[in-house]
Amino acid sequence: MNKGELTRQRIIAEAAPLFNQRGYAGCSIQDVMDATGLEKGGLYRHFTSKEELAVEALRYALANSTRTRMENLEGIVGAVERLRCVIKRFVETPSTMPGGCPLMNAAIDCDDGNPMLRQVALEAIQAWRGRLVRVVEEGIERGEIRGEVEPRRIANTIIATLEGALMVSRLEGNKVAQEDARDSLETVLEGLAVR
Amino acid sequence: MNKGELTRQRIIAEAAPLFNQRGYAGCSIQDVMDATGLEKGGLYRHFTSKEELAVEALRYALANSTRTRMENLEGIVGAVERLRCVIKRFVETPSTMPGGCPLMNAAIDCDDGNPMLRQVALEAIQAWRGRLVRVVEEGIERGEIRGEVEPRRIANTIIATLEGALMVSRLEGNKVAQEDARDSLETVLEGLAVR
DNA sequence: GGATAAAGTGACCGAACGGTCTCTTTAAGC
DNA sequence: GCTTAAAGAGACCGTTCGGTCACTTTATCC
Repeated sequence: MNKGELTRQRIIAEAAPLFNQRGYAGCSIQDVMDATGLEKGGLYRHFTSKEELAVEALRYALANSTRTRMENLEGIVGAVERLRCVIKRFVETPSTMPGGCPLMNAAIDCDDGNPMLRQVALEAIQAWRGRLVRVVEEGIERGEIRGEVEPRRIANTIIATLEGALMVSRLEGNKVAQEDARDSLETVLEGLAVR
Repeated sequence: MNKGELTRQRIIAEAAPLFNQRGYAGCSIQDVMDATGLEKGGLYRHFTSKEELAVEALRYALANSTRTRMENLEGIVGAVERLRCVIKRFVETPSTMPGGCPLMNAAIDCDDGNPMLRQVALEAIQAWRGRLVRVVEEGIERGEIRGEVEPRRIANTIIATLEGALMVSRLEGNKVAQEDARDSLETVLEGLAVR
């Protein structure tokens, strides 16, 4: 990788937490300049606009959090156990990206505006749900999960509960809401298994 | 109410949806001027700063959404039925305040910044949970809900799931996530009742 | 209805905004 | 090591930002 591309990647990596913490409107080019040590001309050589930079930063942040959430899941045996692991990780593992979940932040930040950011967030949520749906479907195929269970409903419930609980936890400054959510989701999971 | 106070209230009411949709940094004084038809001097007669205006607007938006969510609950008999009604309303009743749930928007908007807005959001979430906790506690006292149930856990779960699902639904532009969340919460509620 | 206080106007302030462009510095290919 | 293209610096652009203030207009009260 040549120097230009290297710098570009560094800018994205250093801008991502800023946009994630402050939002699109709340993070200025000056903030990115301060964080990267680059001057304005140096930045705009790699990105045509603030929006393009924000989109790349969001992609980076989303990839980052998705990785820590979903990696090494193949090692866990059993669909229910996999879902349990996803929930456990989400609650216990502190995000590497400062500012909370990039998906939720972006969703709230742009739900009435910026179509580009919106699209990226939309794809991310669909990808995440898709993976959870697959886990449930495989569980049904293997006879671990009851056939009447709707995979999409379970996936949406897990995502919604985890994300909502994270919002509450971050606001309150403790993990109580997240732990409560985990406990309730455990109960939901127990209801999935074949008796 | 004299003219000054009347104008102040009007400004708050018209600024609230703007801040709710665009966030604190994303909503300018010019936006509020356009919405209210007032000039800058007219606005700053009633508020010392943008922050004070935003705080009042948030209070207004929160009071607004809380009212539509929790009013007339006394008429419903049975704790579980009351919780069911809360969930049903949240999913079915479109928010009167454009831009989604003010609580979630504010929580995400200010979780890494503005302490004033943060405090208002924090109080709102605690008040909301307090009411749900009370409903569960009363249900236990009356023998409708099992004694082992933790009221706080149920309240946190309902809030987290509803808020998270709303986020997903708004991003996707349909109510699927909210309906899935409602169905799952129904199952959770069924598990509360005394057999 | 006239006096007086309250409400609203709009020009103005310095700072910060996103973005451009010329020029210097540095890396890359031979 | 020299050439040339890529990378970065930083002054500058017009606009918008939050906020102030002297002044005009409008309610309010006797």
